[in-house]
Amino acid sequence: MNELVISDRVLAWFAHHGRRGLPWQVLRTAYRVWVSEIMLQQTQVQTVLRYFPPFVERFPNVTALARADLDEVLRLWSGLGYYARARNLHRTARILVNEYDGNLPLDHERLQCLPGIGRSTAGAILALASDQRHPILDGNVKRVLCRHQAIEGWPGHARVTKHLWQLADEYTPHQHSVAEYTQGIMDLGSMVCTRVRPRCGACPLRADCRAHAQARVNDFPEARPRRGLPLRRTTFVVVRRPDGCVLLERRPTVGVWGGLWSFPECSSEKDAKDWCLRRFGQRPAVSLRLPLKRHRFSHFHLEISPIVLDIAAPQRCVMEVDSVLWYKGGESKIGGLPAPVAGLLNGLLPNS
DNA sequence: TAAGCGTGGTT
DNA sequence: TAACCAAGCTT
Repeated sequence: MNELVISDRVLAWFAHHGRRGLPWQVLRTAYRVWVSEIMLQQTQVQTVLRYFPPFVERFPNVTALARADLDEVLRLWSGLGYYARARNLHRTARILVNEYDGNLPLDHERLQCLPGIGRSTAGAILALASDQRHPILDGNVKRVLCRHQAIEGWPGHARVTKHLWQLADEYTPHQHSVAEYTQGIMDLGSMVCTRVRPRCGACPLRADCRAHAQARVNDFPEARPRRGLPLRRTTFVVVRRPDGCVLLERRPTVGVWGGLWSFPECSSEKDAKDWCLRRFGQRPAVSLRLPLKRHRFSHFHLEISPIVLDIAAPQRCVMEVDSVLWYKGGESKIGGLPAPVAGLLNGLLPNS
């Protein structure tokens, strides 16, 4: 088997050990492959399995997605993270309806012009849904290539990335079975050529793997250069009315949790009380400090001080003004909530 | 070019 | 625990 070219060895391995039966593999339309590829960006399969079925059930095709409100799309995306993906998915669906008769263009250049679709996602859509010959380069493929060719340097470095794309292209079969090879090389990376303790004994590429030959499998791929993560502190102001409704506001599109609903933020507890006084003309009757919550983001740590301000003035139960609303669990068609905000709400709302 | 973008799994 | 990473893309 080792005299076979790489793609044939991957295909043979895939035929016996490949991963099958994932929801986007069973009913493999271009739309479902697209949605799954977007969800799978920087996100593990196990996580996507919880989000993909409800999403495609509510939005079974491009038209359904394009017709929906962005808020509803974000609601089904809540907790998945990287919310720009959801905004781009929605925006692209509307472009497809307006310019492509509701279909994804099965064209490498045109796909990459659509929001949220880069080179790898375009390649994956075309390879998996259309069997066209285009390489992909995700984390799994990078790891396989880095080890097989003993590539030095961090894969995120531009020079290394360029090299990896070249290799990914060379490894892709020219004549047939591009879809299966693409699935196979990813499965190989996720099931055999794993980040820690790879199962080299089960690898069809072991015979000519340079990292294995040098007994340096653990040296590849090189880790990202380290930086200390800065700590940001913020205060979540939970303004609560006597009926239990809390004030939420839509966050700006840019920045963390863009376009999602969250609590107003202040720089300190004192600022929060001053802000409450200015906004509602009263000092809160009760102020309750909740435990600090630390959150880890890719580029910083966030320390949240949640403070609950109970105000006395009765106001209309449902106030929806563009980007501000009083929220009481359940009945409202609330848009997307960041996971930490959803967690806080669960502990605060009376009927949840 | 490199920083910014979320959350959960793993060690 | 804290660091690292995951079916990357955008600006």
